[in-house]
Order: sequence, then structure tokens, then C-alpha cells
Amino acid sequence: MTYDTGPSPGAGRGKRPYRAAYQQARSSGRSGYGYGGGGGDDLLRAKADNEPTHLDQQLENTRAMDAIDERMGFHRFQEGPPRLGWLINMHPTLVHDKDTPSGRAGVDYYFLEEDGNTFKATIVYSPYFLIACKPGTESEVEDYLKKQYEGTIEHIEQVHKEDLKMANHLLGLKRAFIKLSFRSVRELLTIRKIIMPAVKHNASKTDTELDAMMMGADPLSDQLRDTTLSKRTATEILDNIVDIREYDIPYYIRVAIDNDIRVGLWYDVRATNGTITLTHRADLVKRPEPVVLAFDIETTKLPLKFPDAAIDSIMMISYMVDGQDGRAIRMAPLTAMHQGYLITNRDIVSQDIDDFEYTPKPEFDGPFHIFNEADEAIGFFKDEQDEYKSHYAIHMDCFRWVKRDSYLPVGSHGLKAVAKAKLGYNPDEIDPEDMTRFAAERPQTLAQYSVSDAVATYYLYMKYVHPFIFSLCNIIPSNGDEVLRKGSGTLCELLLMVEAYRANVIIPNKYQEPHEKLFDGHLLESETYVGGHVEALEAGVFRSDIPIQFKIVPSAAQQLIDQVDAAIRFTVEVENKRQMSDVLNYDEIRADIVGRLADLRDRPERQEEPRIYHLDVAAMYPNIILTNRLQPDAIVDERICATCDFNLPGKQCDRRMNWLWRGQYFQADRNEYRMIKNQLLTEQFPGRRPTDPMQPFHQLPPAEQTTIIRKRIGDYSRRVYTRLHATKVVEREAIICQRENPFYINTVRSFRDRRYEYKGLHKTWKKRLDTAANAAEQDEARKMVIVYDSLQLAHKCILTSFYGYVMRKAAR
DNA sequence: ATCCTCCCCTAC
DNA sequence: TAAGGTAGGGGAGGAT
Repeated sequence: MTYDTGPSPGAGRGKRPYRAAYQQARSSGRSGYGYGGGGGDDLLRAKADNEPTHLDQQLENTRAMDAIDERMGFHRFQEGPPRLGWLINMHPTLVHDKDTPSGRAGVDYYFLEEDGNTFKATIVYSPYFLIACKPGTESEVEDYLKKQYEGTIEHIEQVHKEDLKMANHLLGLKRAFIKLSFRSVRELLTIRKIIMPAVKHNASKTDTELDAMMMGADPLSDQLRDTTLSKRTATEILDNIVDIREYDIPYYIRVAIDNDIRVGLWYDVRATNGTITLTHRADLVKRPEPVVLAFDIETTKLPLKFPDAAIDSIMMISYMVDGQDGRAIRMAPLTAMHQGYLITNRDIVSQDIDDFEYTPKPEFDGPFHIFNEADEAIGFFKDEQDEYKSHYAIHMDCFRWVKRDSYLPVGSHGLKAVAKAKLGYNPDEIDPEDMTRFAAERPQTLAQYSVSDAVATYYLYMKYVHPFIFSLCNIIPSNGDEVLRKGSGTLCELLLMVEAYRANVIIPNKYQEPHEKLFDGHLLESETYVGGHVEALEAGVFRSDIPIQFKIVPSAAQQLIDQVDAAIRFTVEVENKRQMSDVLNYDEIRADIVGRLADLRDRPERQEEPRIYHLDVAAMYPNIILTNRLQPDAIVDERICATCDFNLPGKQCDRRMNWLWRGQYFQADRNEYRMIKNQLLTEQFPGRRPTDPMQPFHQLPPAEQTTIIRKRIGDYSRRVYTRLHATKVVEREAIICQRENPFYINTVRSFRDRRYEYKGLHKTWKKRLDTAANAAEQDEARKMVIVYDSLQLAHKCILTSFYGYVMRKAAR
């Protein structure tokens, strides 16, 4: 019993073609598209799909996808006058090119037009990554790669970017990178597979050595220059590659970042000699309304068990679609025509259902039309996330929104509770244990229930999910399906990548936790910081109409009296931005305040009705970040400061802040740890598959080694020390460099400020709604209120995650 | 009975 | 595979 919905722009031709197209899209396979999925390691997944024999299949899949897109109304726009379109989706594709048999990487952009028509346009853009070399060896490496991989690498060039890890980069020193561009993702992966191991091998050198090299003081350089290329082996040349960057950014996200393309915005789309350019139309704010199909499925289930997809059958599918009889009416208002449908499985439902109307609230109308089907085989194909996806349509699972963005407690995530909290009515309810029985005994009741869920889902989507997700899409370089499903940390990461790219800062690689970290000779289980704790001054129920006993500290009241002039000045000048000379009744106001404070001071024992205030520090964490210029790259140590040219007597750029480190470590000490490790080295371990031969410990992958060590040390500690862990808190000092490139805090600031902007616009439109002269104005205002409220909420969601992101595992 | 560990959930 | 954080209450269940 899911609740899903999604704008399905291609569904304009009614429900059946929509479903049919879905099936064809799925059955034609997805191997050529796996790369576009989103997360960093989609690149890796694509690698498995991209065996050489799959090339023709990949191109064939692309052609099949194009054919489906065309059937669904998304013809590829390649020539003719410019078109105006609202971007609803984007996906990577492979463009057939007569000069490039393996095809060129491109991104398909899916557009809605003002008149309700649709089209797609494709931008070809070369994927790339960057590598860094030992200083002075760039040209040698470049020449070698050019010669060796001539057919695979499309283009090589040197670029200079700011690397915040580089010593003394504050002077404006840029680091040289070699940018390797490719015709397709497949080719990128081929070369990455060669360079990655080389970098890993070279990274085993110490940081000091690398720092020295970056400073251009590499003792090896002279020696290297003396050796001629012909004498040197490929391995030796690859040894000069010390870093690989921006190699794990999903291709279509890369394209969106580099070309500033965002879903949910209007674009002028131009075709010049077959080349597409997109120009953002910032003047167009109002969104079109895609056709939305919301559905809910009822299945059978065994008594007292949860439904199981493997054995249970579908009893009913109810759905609602915009427009009469499924005809597209895209610019229609929220309360426009939509039609509900119910499909029943007559193998299970005992009798045909008659048409009926289901209208939970006057503004949520829902006339339902019933199809009683003998047995509708619904060949939905799952993707790797067990979800249904399409290129032209988006699939919005409302439950995802509920879990991440609704701010409802975990116990209220069911559709009933959500409908009640967010839509303000109680949908029909049936005990799950009655569900299967009702299909046979009371089909009309079950139908009514199923339909009620589809209606709730539809309105939940229209009122909350849709505006929220497309607001996020406006600022995050990803598509709706991903923006809905990714964690808020990933959304932050994408935004930081955008800002880094704009600031010409090389994007950091993801942090990898070291496999074994020691603390006082003990293996560390986990480490973190001691956070703030909350104190309740007094527990109880407080009401402004129930008097309570106050005990005022007279000296505190006196202190306020002593500070009253300063306080009033602050209110006038800072809070209200006025001059003190503007105040006409200063003495009067001052006397009133002092009089009341004096009364508090002189009668400290009081029985009074309390005034209840809610005090909230607005955007507290972002503001802590901003006032202290806190950003990951600004956390430095004495060693870094020592090499910095700004390290002069009396410097103020090293803000020092104390914090509490807390580590949880295994009880076993250094010797016991060594003993356990030695013991492991003598043992053999089974391989991944049962048929694999036994392997010695040191040949296991590092991650597996770590797991085994932890297990052993844990068991040992529990046995010998009776407890698994011990915990220790240590006070530490951090130095926050105040001169660091501010791209991170700028990202946070611009988000805080943009949120305020949207809050302001939200307020403006609320006022306009109140003063609207007619229904049309009212309708417009109502829509804008939702848009701006969802925009400010979208910013809030990102804002709070910036703080947490720095402690996220695998943060960049 | 008491402690430890793990898990779930909420507040911020 | 994908993944904002820590504090802290409370319950279940195992070991002592």
C-alpha cells in the first residue's frame, strides 16, 4: 500500500499509453543510462555495464529510448526558431555521431511549453576529470598520456585552480592540473581505471613530502628533468601523478554545474547548426503545471503479516489524473478538473464497482470512474533502487517527502496521519486485517477506501511535494527524482560543488575514514565532539491564565535599570535603524520601564499570571559558522601556520577555539592489539564466494581486515575487561584560519540571505492575497504564496544541513 | 538486581 | 549502497 504520484508530462494521451510506454522503457534495458543515477559511485556501476560488447547494445538502447520519448511527445528539437520551455527533467544520453562510433556523451533536457506541448533538446558536453602531478612533470605526463591514449582521450589541457589543501595557497598560488576530456563516459572510465591505482600507490608517500613538492621544492625534480622520456618506463611516468580530482561527479550533474542548468526554470532553447544552447529566463517565475497522476495500490496479504510482493496480488489500483478523461490541461489552477479512476482485479474483488463520488472536503473534489478489469497484468519494472523511473516523467514517491521534509514525528508518517496533519481531514480507514476479506465481502467499502488514499495522495502532492521539490531543483544541479530521494547532506554537497566551481576552487575528494586509528595505543571505535546539552529550568505545565509564584532576584532587576539607556539606544538605533533624535517621548518611555523594573526589584515575591514567550535564535548554526568563518578548509594547525606568509608577529587571523574531543576505544592495549593482529596474520580466511580458496589475512581487502580486527578486539575486550569500550573526553584547541578562501561560508551566507528574501516575498504575496480584487488575482496570489513559502523552506532544509555536513562520513 | 549495549525516537 | 550532527530518555535483552 504505497502512495506515489508524479507529474507525467508524457501522460497527455491518457492513462493507457502512459503505462505502455513505461513498460517499453523498462524492458529495453537501462545499461546505457545507469551512469546518470546520481551518487558518486554510479560511475563504478556503469563500468560493469560498459563491457566492449555492450557498445552496440548501448547505442541501440539510446535509440529505443529516443523512440519512446518521441511517442510520448518529446521530439528532439534540432532546428528552427528558438523555443521557450520549462525544464522538467534531465538525463544523460549517448548521441550518435558519424565521427565517433562509440557515441558522444550528452544530456537530454525535457521541456514543457506554455501551450502544453513538449519537446526535448540535447546538449553534447565532454566529461572530464583532473589529475595533479609532481611539479615540473606536467608536460611529461601530458605528452605520455596524449601519445599512449590518443584514441581514448579527446583533449588534454593544463588548467590552474585554487587548491585549499595546498600550503600557502593564500598568496594566490594556483595549482596546476591536467584536465582530461573524453568523448564519452565509457572512455573516461577506461582511463580512470588506469590512473586511479597509480594515484593510490603514489599517495602512500607522506604529506610532508607532498607539501614540499607542491611548494616546488621537490628534490626529485632536477633528477627527473635530466632523464629523457624515452628511457623512462610507463610506470615511472605514472608515478608522477599524485592526485586525481572531480572523477566521481555524475555526468549530468557535471553538465548542470558547468553550464548553470537547473530543472524547474524557464529557458530559451536555441538550435544553431544543430548545437543547442539554453538561456535562463529569470524574468519568468510562474511555473506551468504538469499533468499529475497520483495512484495508490491495494494488495492482498496474509493474516497478521505485512504484504509480501513475492506472493500477494494486487486487488485494486486507484488513481487520479489531471484533466478530463486524461486530456492534458497544463496551465489549469490547482482546483481544476481532474478525474479519478479505479482498476479492480476481478479475480479477487467479488463484484463490479459502480461509479461514485469521493469528496473529503469541498475544495478536494474527486469524481471517480471505475474500470472493472478481469486481470490487468501490470508489468512495472524496478530499477536498482526497486523503484520505477522514466526519462520524460518524474516519479515522486510522497512517502520520501514525508520522511525527509514533512517535519512530522516518526509515528505520524502514515498516509492517514499525514493527510490529517497537512490536509486537515481524516481519510477513510480500514483495519489492515479486514482488507483482504472486504475484497470478497464488501468490495464497495474497499473501493471507497482505496480511492480515498489516491485522493489524499493527489492533494498532498499538489500542495506540498511538488512546489517543494521543484524549489529545490531551482538551486540544486540535479533532477526531481534525485532531489526527492537524496539525503540533505548530498544536496549540500552539490551546492558546495557549484560554489567551488564558480570560485575556481578544485573540488575536494570525499573523505575516507582511516581503517585503523589509534588513541593511546588503543584502537579507536569512534570519535566525535561533545555537543551542547539542553537544560530545562523547570518542568511543568504553564498557562498564561494560571498564576504562579515568582521569586525575583532584586540585584538582577537593578542591573537592568542601570543598563536601561543603553538598551533603549540599541532598540532605536540597531533594531529599528533610527536616530535617537527621532525619539520624542524618551523620558516618558524610560520612566515607564524603570518604574516597572523598580517594582520587580522592590516586591520580589510575587504571585502573578505568567507571560509566555517563545524565544528562538534565528538561523543560529549558520550564524555561528559565519561569525567565526568556520569552514572545513579553514581548520589549520601550527604546522600550516608556520609555513604561511601571513604568519607575522601580532597576527589576528588565527582564531583559536576550544572544544571537547570524545573518543570511544577498545579496551585492549597496545600489546594485546599487536598480539591479536599477529595471530590474525597466521590464519586463513574464506573468500567471498564459497568456492573461493582460503586467503591469508594480509591479502584480504582493507575494509574486510578492519571488520575482522574489530570483531576480534571487541570479543577480547569484552572477555578480558568485561566491557567492550571505554570513553575519554579531551579538551582540544582548534585554529580557524580567518583568511581562508570563503567559498564555503559564502555558500552558507547566500543561502541564509536568499531564504530571508523568499520569506519577504512570501509575506508580500500574503498581503496581496488579502487585498486581491478578483478571483484571478486571488488565484495568482495563492499560488505565489505556496511557491515562496516552499522556497524559503527549501533553503531552511539546506541551511541546517551545512552544519552537520562537516561531520558526515565521506564528506568532501 | 544491576550494568552494559543496542535500538528507537525526539529536541535542537 | 548512501550516508547532516549530538544529547538524551527509555525499553529490551543479555551477562554477571
